[in-house]
Amino acid sequence: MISHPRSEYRQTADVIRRRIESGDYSRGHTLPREDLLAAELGVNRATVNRALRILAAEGLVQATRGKGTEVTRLSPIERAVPFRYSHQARHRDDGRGAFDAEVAARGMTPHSEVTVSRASPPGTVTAVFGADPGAAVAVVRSRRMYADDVPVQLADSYIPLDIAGGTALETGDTGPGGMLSRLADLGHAQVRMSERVTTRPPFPDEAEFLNLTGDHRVYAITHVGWDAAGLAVEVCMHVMPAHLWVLEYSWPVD
Amino acid sequence: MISHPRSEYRQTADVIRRRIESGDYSRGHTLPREDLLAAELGVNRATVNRALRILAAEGLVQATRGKGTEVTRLSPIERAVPFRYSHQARHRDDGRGAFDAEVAARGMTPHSEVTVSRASPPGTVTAVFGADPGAAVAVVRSRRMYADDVPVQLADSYIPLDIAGGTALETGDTGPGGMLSRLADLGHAQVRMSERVTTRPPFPDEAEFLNLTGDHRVYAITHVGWDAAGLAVEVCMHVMPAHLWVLEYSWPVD
DNA sequence: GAGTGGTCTAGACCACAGA
DNA sequence: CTGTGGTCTAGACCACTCG
Repeated sequence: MISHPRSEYRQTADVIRRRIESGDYSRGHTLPREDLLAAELGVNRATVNRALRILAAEGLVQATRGKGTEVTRLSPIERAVPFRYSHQARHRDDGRGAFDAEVAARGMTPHSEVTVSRASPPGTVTAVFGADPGAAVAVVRSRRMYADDVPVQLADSYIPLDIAGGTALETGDTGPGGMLSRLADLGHAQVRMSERVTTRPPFPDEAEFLNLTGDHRVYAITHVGWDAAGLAVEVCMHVMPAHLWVLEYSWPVD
Repeated sequence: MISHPRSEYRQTADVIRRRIESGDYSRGHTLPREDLLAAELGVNRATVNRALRILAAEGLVQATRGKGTEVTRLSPIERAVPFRYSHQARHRDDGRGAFDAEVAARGMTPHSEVTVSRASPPGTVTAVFGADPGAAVAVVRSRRMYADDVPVQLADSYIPLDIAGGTALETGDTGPGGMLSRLADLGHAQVRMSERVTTRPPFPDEAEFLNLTGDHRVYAITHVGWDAAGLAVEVCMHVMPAHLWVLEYSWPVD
């Protein structure tokens, strides 16, 4: 099944996209009503609606029932890995995490909320912890992150209870150097990390928090940190709108 | 704009998805015609069509005008980085590249076609080569890759002409150890690599080759290799259907 | 209550696959 | 030529925002 570039709704999307990119409709501006656009472009409103769905899925606009369709293009945020976990980054500015620096680098104001609890990790996470009996229950650090008050990421960190229980990892603020340093203090310095990147539609709760539709895609990243003993000491599930992020990986050869 | 899970077309998609996952409709099987599904489920054909679009975008089915809608779920292929560029992987089996191993690991048969030419690289690539005057023209190695004859990846490698011109890099087969080893032979051993991962709808030519629609997403990965002198010696643009691949990155801490 | 997008239906016609 | 999905239209009603 091939993309048919000639269909009217695609052409309509192209017209509107060009108007946005040329500045006819600028950031924060509300587009004309769908029926007016339809009349102007000589197509049915359903066609305009379908065209706007494409642009919404690309993150160019955001439609709200009852209000209108607003231009929302944000320049994507860069997430540099493994730099964000490096010693250098951790001590760049104590107390601020990698996320804060990433958002600030884009000229936006970061903000995040942390919730700490204890729970049984989901299956994907227990699979990583393996047979470790101390990980049947984990300390969960859930973060909701914003850039200029726009929600841009969800992250749930799981640390086995027998490692994190009753430690500074169960407090809201993990202090200088963050979780990585606290785990090191506890004798679980991480020597190796991995990330598994996938893309999928958002789950309903994710869609609600991140303000997405089923047409959007999120990066679902499973981040794992291992200590010198080969034990998985932290698993973190990141979920972020794919159109808002660029992932940068860098490594030495061999 | 929130995902409204109650809309009929989403529920219809859920019903059909469940039938696929439960095996009612199995891999390679053709679904009932849209009008029959519509009649069975008590909705309009347009609703079924919209539901099938969702499943197609997820890579679960593939619709072909004139033929029908087929179940096509493939288990995703794992691309392990930086392992695929490591000395170990390069010598695992001489003559077979990382892609071949990745596909074989999924029990499928890899196949690829290479075209070698000379051309001016696109802007995104020249930006990486920077002011390097020897890179105004580059040797381009274009690969089209298949798993069980299904197209699964496009990759265009650019090497500055003053490095690759007239060398083994302009031949179809780069020999044992591949391009990396040939570049090393030429005095440009790579010491550092980076990848920049983004997600977007496919371009028309990509959609045609990879059999995608505008609802699909591809990973667009810019891979760069630097030699000891800090010169970018190879830039490769990978394009692959996002639902067919999982990206695995791994690195030592600090 | 008015404004605006989200969804659904019925009907029609087109484009492409395949006999 | 027939089968099947892709798209478009006209019209309708619903759901949510905001004054």
